[in-house]
Amino acid sequence: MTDQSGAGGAPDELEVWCAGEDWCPVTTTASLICRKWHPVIIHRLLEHGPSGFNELKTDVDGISSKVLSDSLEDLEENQLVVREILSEKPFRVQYSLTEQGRSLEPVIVAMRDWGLEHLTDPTD
Amino acid sequence: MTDQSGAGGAPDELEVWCAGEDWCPVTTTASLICRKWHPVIIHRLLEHGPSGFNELKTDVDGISSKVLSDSLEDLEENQLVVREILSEKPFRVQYSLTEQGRSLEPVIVAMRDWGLEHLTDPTD
DNA sequence: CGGCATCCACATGGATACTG
DNA sequence: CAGTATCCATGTGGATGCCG
Repeated sequence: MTDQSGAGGAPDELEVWCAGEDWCPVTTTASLICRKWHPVIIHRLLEHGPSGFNELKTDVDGISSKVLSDSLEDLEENQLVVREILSEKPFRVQYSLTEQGRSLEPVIVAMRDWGLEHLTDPTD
Repeated sequence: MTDQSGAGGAPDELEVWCAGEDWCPVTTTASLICRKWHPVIIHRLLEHGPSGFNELKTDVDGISSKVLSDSLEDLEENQLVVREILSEKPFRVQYSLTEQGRSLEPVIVAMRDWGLEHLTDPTD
């Protein structure tokens, strides 16, 4: 990783490596995972491991076939998810995270933890 | 925080506290910050501290007045950002993060770090 | 089981212009 | 400086039904 901002440090503190630059890692990351169901889908794949379509649909809970299909396609295009055909006869596929996708775990966990600490379950 | 899933552990590991439940912290957190410019706005406020409207607009870089205005309004409604009027004569306002908003730092940092590690600056 | 086809509604974002 | 007012294009999601 080239250090173009000249800050010279590890990327774990907030610095001005973004404002005024053409490229921003926050923006770009957001463009990949900030869609209604994306974080949840990734979370479920982290949690359950490889899943079939309807399995995932059940786990995500509340998503329609179309939207799940669209979302998975988008995640696949961005190489966060891979789709594999397990069998043709009883038609079965399997969705799983790529290395890239799995590496998002800290982000998803951060979101989850924040939610657990700062939001309340309305059904409580 | 009640532990309804019965896992009994700290919330820093992935567990099945979500699938099948009515409420999901990932989904809820996502609904607050997953919009095109929200993560960047929060990031800029973390980085620069309290900012004026045009200051923020410059820092975010690429956003239109309308969208920035809309986004800030949304963040305000969700109590992540506060707007204060500094002066009327030369009209000045100041946007800053609430405690809630500041507490999102781990999430934003996680997104930033992921972007730095896994994405490439197209202008390189 | 694992979708796709359709159609629709609304959310979101963008460009431009104008104002107190 | 800090927005608002329009208007418009597209994104995104949702419901329903059908298919191999």
